[in-house]
Amino acid sequence: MTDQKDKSVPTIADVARAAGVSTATVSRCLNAPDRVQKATRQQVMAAIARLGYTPNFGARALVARRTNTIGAVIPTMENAIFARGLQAFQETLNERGLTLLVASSQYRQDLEEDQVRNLIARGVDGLLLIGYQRSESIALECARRGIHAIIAWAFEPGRPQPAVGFDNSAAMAALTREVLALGHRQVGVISAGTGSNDRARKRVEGIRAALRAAGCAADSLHVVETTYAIDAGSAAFRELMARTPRPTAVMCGNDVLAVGAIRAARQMRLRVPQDVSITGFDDIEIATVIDPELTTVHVPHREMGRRAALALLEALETGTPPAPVELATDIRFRASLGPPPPDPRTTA
Amino acid sequence: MTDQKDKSVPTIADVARAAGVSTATVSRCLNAPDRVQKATRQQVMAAIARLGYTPNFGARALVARRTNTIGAVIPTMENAIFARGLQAFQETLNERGLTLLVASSQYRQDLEEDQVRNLIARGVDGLLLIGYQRSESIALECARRGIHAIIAWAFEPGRPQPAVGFDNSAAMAALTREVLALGHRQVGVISAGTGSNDRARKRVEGIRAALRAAGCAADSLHVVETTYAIDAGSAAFRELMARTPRPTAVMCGNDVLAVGAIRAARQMRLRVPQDVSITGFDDIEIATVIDPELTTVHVPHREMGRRAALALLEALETGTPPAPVELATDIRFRASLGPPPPDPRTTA
DNA sequence: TTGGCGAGTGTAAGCGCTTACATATTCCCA
DNA sequence: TGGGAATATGTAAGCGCTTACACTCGCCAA
Repeated sequence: MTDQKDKSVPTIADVARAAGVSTATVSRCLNAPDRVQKATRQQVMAAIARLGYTPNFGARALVARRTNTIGAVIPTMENAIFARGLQAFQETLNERGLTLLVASSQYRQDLEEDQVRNLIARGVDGLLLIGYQRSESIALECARRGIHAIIAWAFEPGRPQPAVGFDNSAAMAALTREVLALGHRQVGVISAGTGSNDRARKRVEGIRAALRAAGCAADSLHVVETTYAIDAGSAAFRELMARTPRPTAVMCGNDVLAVGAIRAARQMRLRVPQDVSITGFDDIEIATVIDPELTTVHVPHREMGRRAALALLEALETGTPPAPVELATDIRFRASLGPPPPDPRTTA
Repeated sequence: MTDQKDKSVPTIADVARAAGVSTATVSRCLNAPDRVQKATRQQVMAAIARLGYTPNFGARALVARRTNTIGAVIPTMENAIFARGLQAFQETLNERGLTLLVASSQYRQDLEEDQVRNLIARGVDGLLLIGYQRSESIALECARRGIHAIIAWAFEPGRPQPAVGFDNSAAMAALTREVLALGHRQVGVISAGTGSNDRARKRVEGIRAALRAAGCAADSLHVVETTYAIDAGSAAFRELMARTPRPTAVMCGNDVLAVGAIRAARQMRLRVPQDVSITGFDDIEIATVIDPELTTVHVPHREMGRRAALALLEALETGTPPAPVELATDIRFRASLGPPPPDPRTTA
């Protein structure tokens, strides 16, 4: 089938023949133009253009042992959480002549591992990964091949791995303190599954830590784990509202869940924040589009992407792993967070 | 730097030696396991596992002339428009053992062309492209290499190119008729740049056609072109509201713009739909999260992605380009669309 | 004049893999 | 019991490219 391929895709040998030079000269024109005389080079370039020649990437990678390609494995492309940071990552890479290959793991550790292997087999020179949690065989494999892997969207003090991120636990603890300061004592939490998602786990830990520090009883915290989707956020919110005592504030593991919670509140005719407060995490665009606008933890996505790219670039050049970088987050106070209702109606 | 690479990345020869067989047998274990005896295979597999061997993708592609990889170039990853369809596309591909490589073009034709060439050089077996509009050299190049390219997110009757999409113009015309039926006569439009985006252009054309069919004067249509972003939608909405006569309905080229428009309306203390109606296109998740919920054209994203994958798969197998497929869209009536205000206040 | 040098170019050896073909082994039936 | 088919495995060519090394040539200092 489609055997017209046969002779119509030009190789470097075709170009060499057409230009009356050797394949080495053609190769040099492409990779080190200043090492060939101008007249020769022009002839070669003309032949390349005439034939529509494109170097075969696989062959090139096979011998050059460098692909100028970076791989990234993100949990999902379906929501905007990683989009902006990844965009900045890609832009910075492109400026330096590198290409980005993206794969998604659907928040599944086994799939992430597959995708990483796949990218490595494709010869990526470096890797961007989300969070710390993964089988350690991946790190071993990278080390063996001399591939630098950098972690983003997370930073845990004391961890030696190269990372450009923020302290999920501390950021969420800070937000929790604000919630408590307003007088809330019954706090509900909607989180992504904490089993295989260390960012989600750290965020919940941050909430627990802040509650503990404030002397709140552990049983005043209601946690619902669910998947990262708007509908899931809505369902989880309903579940929390059915509990006794009913939470006066619902803190969500990210903005997507929070938006689902707000929608559910609207459908339940609960006023936000008069009847119940809702908070998010990430500060993606949707946070200022929803009514009421969402109080959330702002994450410097673009800066994170850019700095992760720079760190990786540097690692590639120097051969030494970059030092971890902690980025600051801050809280964006918007309408969805307020004091608890005066009558605490602790029973639904 | 990192020259530990040297002997520590195992090749097929290392595996062969470790298992006491030839490289051909190792290769067969991987590519046609039933052509080697069970005992031999087990030894080979054990050696592979012990050494942590991964076939080098470039070398494999070089000789096999097939990569089992499909490339997709989408305009942007930043918003959710393409996310769901692409996800379905990928899932269907994965089920069949193919890998997806995604690149983004930022809605720029020159970048799209670069990305396509890049993907082709990487040896993709097939391509998913958005919309019809691009330099024809791309089609030529694909034909020469026997690469099947399939168009999605658009379907134009009479066009021969393989496509799985919907009729942007007809869909928008249908929505426009509903707007007109409610009594609106002053219609504003917020569109993405129509210069290099044929879907955006067709949508605006659909609106014009419906207005013309209803006997509306051409000057009752106010079009603002902007970029695909929530903020841009907000700004464009403000601009439209400043015009005289002021539109009673604002039709947006997609949901992202519409959401920006709704936010701007809220900030301007305009009630939607009592003071002004707003419609979208795409029916992404945000449409049911915004308040008021958005009346929009529902696009079967997942089905489109799945069917595009199936069409491509079939093309790969049979070698013949698949016939174009038109998918139906329908209108989701929600709160953002209502009759025009009784007092038309045609002046701001 | 001669030797040496540098610049420009060519020759050819692989990179890691698949696969056509050759070879070895087994098994069945005449 | 022998011949040939069927099965299992090995040998080696070559995919398209880069690059070490060899070669040629013109130039200048000795």
